[in-house]
Amino acid sequence: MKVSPAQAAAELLEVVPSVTRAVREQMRAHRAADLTVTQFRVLAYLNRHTGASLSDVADHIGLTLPSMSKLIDALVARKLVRREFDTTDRRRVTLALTSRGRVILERARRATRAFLTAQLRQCDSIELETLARAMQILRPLFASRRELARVAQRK
Amino acid sequence: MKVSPAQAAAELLEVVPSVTRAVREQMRAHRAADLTVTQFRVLAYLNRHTGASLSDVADHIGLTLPSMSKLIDALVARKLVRREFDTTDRRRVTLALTSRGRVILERARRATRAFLTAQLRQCDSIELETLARAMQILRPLFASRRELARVAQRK
DNA sequence: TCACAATAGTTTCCTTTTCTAATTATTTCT
DNA sequence: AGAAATAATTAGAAAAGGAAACTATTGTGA
Repeated sequence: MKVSPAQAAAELLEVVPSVTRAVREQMRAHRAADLTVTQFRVLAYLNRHTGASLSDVADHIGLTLPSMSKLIDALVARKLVRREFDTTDRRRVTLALTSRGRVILERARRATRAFLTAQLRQCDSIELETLARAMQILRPLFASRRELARVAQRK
Repeated sequence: MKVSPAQAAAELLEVVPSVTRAVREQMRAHRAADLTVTQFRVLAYLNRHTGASLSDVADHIGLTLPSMSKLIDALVARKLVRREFDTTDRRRVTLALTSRGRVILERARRATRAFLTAQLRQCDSIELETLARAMQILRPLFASRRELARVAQRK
């Protein structure tokens, strides 16, 4: 099977949104911890990147700063996220999950993962490996600019 | 590499949204034919399923009927979609792309595919094949209920 | 066959999400 | 110091999406 980049792109463009749709639908239906998909992704990001700034999160999720600011407002009001001011650069805001936030994230993650896992149980082990490999390939290709910059900086 | 369904699920849950985000961002940035991702998906679906009903589309995209009705309104107003009444069942609405719709879809598709293709050029041919295979695996797992019913019916 | 249930869409109204523009506060650059 | 740049917030408006109620049509069971 010989696949061109264009062909692979077309496939991605067709299949990826349907996965997203299924996940979103599932989260809505089961009200997984009362989180929207976007909120869920924010919590997950903050879990991996404690102390991220508002811009970091906005950039990674793909929202404007004002939108993210309000989204964070809501999460802070629900005591899932802590918002602090950076001591060295007082313009910056530093975000982190509260312990409650970690609990809620874990709960939502379990629910969503359970849904996906159920779907994936139809796959044999070779297919699962293919999927995992594919995700490894995609991951670095679609990291956000800011994230790439961060990784580059670390060197 | 031995992968459990749960592991694969976790990977999917992390990577898929970042692909979606990149595509969405790209479409917004380049104002690809002034289509939102959802509108784009609707056009693509109608291209593949000429004469689909409103419910078909709503179900596939994952919107409620009212929302889809409004979305189609906009596309009809822009003369991208034709809305006709089914002669055998006059409750049903039959949707199809206009020739203008096909042109716009193709333009948007080219732009988005070009973006994805550019990203995927970093992959070697083995990786591309892995990606294509992965999409083949995912496709049937996340098809909508109505679509599954339709496929089952054809037998 | 006729009343009733079911199906397909639409309309109305409301909430939520997200955007743009303007504003504040802070830091960096010259 | 003063100007430009950066980080975040606020204000105001638009857009997306959903629930409920409504219309029109078709199917069904007594």
